[in-house]
Amino acid sequence: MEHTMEACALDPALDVIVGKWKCSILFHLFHGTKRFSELQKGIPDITKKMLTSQLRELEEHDIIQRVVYPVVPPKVEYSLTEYGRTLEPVLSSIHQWGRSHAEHMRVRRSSLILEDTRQSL
Amino acid sequence: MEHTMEACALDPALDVIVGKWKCSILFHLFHGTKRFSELQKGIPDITKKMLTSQLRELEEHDIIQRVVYPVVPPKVEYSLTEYGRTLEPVLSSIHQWGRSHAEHMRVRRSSLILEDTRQSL
DNA sequence: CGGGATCCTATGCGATACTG
DNA sequence: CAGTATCGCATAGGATCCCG
Repeated sequence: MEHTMEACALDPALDVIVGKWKCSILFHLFHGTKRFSELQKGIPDITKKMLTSQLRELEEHDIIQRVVYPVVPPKVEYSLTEYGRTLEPVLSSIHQWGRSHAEHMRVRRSSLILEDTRQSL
Repeated sequence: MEHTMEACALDPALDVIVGKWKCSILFHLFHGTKRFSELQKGIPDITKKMLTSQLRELEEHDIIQRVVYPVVPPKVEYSLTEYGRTLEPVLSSIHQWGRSHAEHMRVRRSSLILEDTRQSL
């Protein structure tokens, strides 16, 4: 870390994955190519506008590919780029820490409540 | 990834490290205990308000410790908790990907510009 | 079906001033 | 020194409607 991490060289990477729905989208695309409507179904609370904008941002960063089939009705498929797959170990690392963190905070809250209880007795 | 990453279990972890100044603060604290004013000097553009609020959030997540010395003038020291240090491999992973991503996008932009130039000839 | 355009709200963040 | 309080702006994100 000493030598590798400058003042905030994290930001460029975080830009790529931060966004209210980006990791949900990535989660689905890691499981294979999906149509716009499939993503909508998989992420029920997202609006078309947000789905579109988040997909565009991921596309700009070369994480995903957008393929338009010139048919009617329109058909658009999204998939990870080969480069996008290099994100997997990073996301996996974040994800695993997040899981243990949730547990850590759960345990911590319990013990803090216990302390409070003891003090109020 | 298949088995480990749910819809968006990334968010709890991202909450911890996302924030305009958090990674800068963490960067400094990974190098050792720092006083409030030292952090301010190390991060010239941050305001007291933001420094305070970001430190408070990191503290709530048990990433950093705040130690107040009852002296005058006041002295407050911030340091990573032992638990906070478990973030290091994660941050390092994000950071490294971010560096290579910056390079990837630089190269990509060059080649896109080349294509444009060719088309306009 | 896969968007775009418009309008609106909520939050993050900054600037400034005050305080024990 | 290490904060807090107040104000205000900019951006992220949501709701709704329209379109080829």
